[in-house]
Amino acid sequence: MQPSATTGGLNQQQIEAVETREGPVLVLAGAGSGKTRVITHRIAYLIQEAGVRPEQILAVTFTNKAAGEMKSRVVQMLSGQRMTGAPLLSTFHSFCVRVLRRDIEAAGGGFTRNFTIYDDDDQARVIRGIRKELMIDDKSLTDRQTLSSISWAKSRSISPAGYANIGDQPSERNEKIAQIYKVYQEKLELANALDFDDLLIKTVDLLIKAAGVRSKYHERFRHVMIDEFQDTNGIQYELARLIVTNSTSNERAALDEAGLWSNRSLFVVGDIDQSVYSWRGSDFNIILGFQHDFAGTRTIRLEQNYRSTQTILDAANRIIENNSRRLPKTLYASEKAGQGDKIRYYQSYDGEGEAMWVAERIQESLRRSHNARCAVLYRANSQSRLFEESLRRRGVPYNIVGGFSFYERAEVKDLIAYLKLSLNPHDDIALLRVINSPPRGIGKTTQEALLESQRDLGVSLWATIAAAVQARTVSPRAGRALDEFREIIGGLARRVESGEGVAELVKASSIDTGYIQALKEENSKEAEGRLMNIEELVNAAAEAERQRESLRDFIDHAALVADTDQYREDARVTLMTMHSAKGLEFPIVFIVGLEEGIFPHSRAYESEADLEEERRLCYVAITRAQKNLYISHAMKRRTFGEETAAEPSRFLNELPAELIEDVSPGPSWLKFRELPSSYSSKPERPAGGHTAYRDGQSRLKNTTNYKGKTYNSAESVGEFLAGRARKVATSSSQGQGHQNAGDAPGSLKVGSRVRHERYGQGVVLNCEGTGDDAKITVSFPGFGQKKFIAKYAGLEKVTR
DNA sequence: TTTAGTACACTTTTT
DNA sequence: GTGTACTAAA
Repeated sequence: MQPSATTGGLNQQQIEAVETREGPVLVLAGAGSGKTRVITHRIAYLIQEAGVRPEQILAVTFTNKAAGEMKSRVVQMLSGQRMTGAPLLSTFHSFCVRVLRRDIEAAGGGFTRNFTIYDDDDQARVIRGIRKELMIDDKSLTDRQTLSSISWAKSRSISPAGYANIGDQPSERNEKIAQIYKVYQEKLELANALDFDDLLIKTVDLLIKAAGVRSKYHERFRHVMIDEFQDTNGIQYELARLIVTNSTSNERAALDEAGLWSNRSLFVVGDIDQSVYSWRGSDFNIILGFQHDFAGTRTIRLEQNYRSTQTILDAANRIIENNSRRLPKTLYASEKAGQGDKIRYYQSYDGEGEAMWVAERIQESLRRSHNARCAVLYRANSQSRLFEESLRRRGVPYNIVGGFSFYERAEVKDLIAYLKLSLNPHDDIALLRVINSPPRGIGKTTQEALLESQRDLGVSLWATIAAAVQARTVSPRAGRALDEFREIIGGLARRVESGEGVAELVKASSIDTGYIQALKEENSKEAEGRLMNIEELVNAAAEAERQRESLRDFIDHAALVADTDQYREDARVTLMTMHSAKGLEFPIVFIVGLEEGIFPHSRAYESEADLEEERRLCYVAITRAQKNLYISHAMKRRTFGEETAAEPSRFLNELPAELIEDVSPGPSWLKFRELPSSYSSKPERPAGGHTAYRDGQSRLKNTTNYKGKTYNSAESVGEFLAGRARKVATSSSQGQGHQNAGDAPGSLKVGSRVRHERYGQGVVLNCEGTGDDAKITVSFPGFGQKKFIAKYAGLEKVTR
């Protein structure tokens, strides 16, 4: 037996984190600093050495995948140990489902524990229905936009009425959204359905209203841990706080109660620089406020990186330095990792060329090493296609995460809808989904009539159908068809009640409903694929049954699995978005499509905060790499079939040349960037017409038609620095100790404009020291960052 | 009522 | 290039 099974191989800070048994603990953990290790070790430590009962531990993650991985690691660490219970490792959402399935009725309100979960597809259908009903056909207001507005409002506890009054003046748009929002909530309640936001909101609601339930969880979970804490939103934080403090007031005084922290802890681990989900309501200010919210918080920093080479970390550090809203931190490579290879950069003529290059490099790496693992990371799922094609052409097997997941396939969703109905017939969305699939004579007219009378009755569609059949308000033929449908659902419900197994029930949902029959008769290749998917679903059900899951569990699982959960660790080549890659690591990483508008995404242009989030995403992507990092971009790209010139991403410009090896054939944008030239004090942007890039000479003559601000225009850099200066001032007054860049009094200040005889106008990014010997870093549009010693540089101050 | 064909809008990231 | 929504014909 080792001296300490639970802290062996950990560094000082990690050990401190693991061994802190009580109180609020905030771990600021950089990428690759052994975050997961710390959490798993701490769980093991609490159980083995602090005498904590396993079931008193709750560890929350953001993906099922992370929870599963943590679970298996903990099990491994505790193997041989006789355990009375097991720690609960789960996502926020599945934790909430668990709580609500038990106790939702205690919250009052119309929901029963038999509720259905609506995923975003279901949500979109609800919205579509409402828009039809309210006759809102505004093309500038898409379902998705409406949905995200509603979600935004919900996660901030804004009611429909409140939403209408949001903003400075009443807007027609907001009123429309508010109107849809109101009906949306009514529809969900009628259907006994909760969407993802509701799962969290209802749980918080329950814990606030039902003191008994709250105490129960407070007593049970004495040690709560939250992974990826920077991704928590206000409601999730509230949830954790309710469980830990058992208090509904946010008063700090309540937390100081004697004995609260005795044999109790709240242990959160996060990294502001990896906060990339603000669009989903997450708010990294929660991390910043944690110490304030919880008196006596112990803060531990992990900056030692165990994953990547120094080159990769340098790149990551340099990128993230450009953000103003952060707690400064620098990652250090372990000695073992060393400096490593330079980052390889490739500029291709078009998107296809980029994909071919990537596929070639992957094939090369796989040949060279038998256990090489590569990842291709892109900003948006739609970028995957080209890479899939190029890899397929070369016969390289790959695993793709995201896009169309198994549980999103129509036939799978159909069968699940049948099963949902057998448990909760009032689920209108499920009912509409399958009422006529396979076709059974309940067409548009009948459905429309049903929806019409539903409006008068104000009950679920299921109840409406019963009433319609009874009152004979539909044609006899439709009536017979509806009866048949009711019989199908009723039959399934009886099977459920008689306790049949999950696999048996899934089979029944495909046979009794005529679904399989219809597909077989279709006799097409497509139908064959669907049949195979159904078979796959039955297999999944059999597996669930083996795990002693109920039908309910099985359906919940189908609703809550994320795309990231498709990730297979053993795959040699993985294609996925940068978001999905968070928390993972690969020896070889390709970051592709480094182009303005794609990455950073054009939607982020509107605000500096959004751009910083893109930059954090870039930081996340870079830090996934262990040994080799490849970055690439194309000069033109087809979108829809339309060819468009692409401008290199600003993030490329933020990488220092000494970390990069340019492997592009011929002249590249990067070489141009580094090229000292005196022909322009008002440099041309190299990103103009793509044709210019076929040879260097015409490129140099090429002038850009680019207008407006760019990332490295003097204006935007100046603006950015002004923002940073503000931030620095406020954070240091709060004692957060940002190392301020020393200003040379009276001479050059950070943010001031200077002219260089060679590079033209630029903006001072950093000053080290003062006077003539000061080291000055300047960013020049089109040339990147340059460092000078003040007295030799001959910089001329520019005043506007 | 069903189905086949055509126009069209759309592309961030996800529990 | 792709999935969905609408329209016309069987």
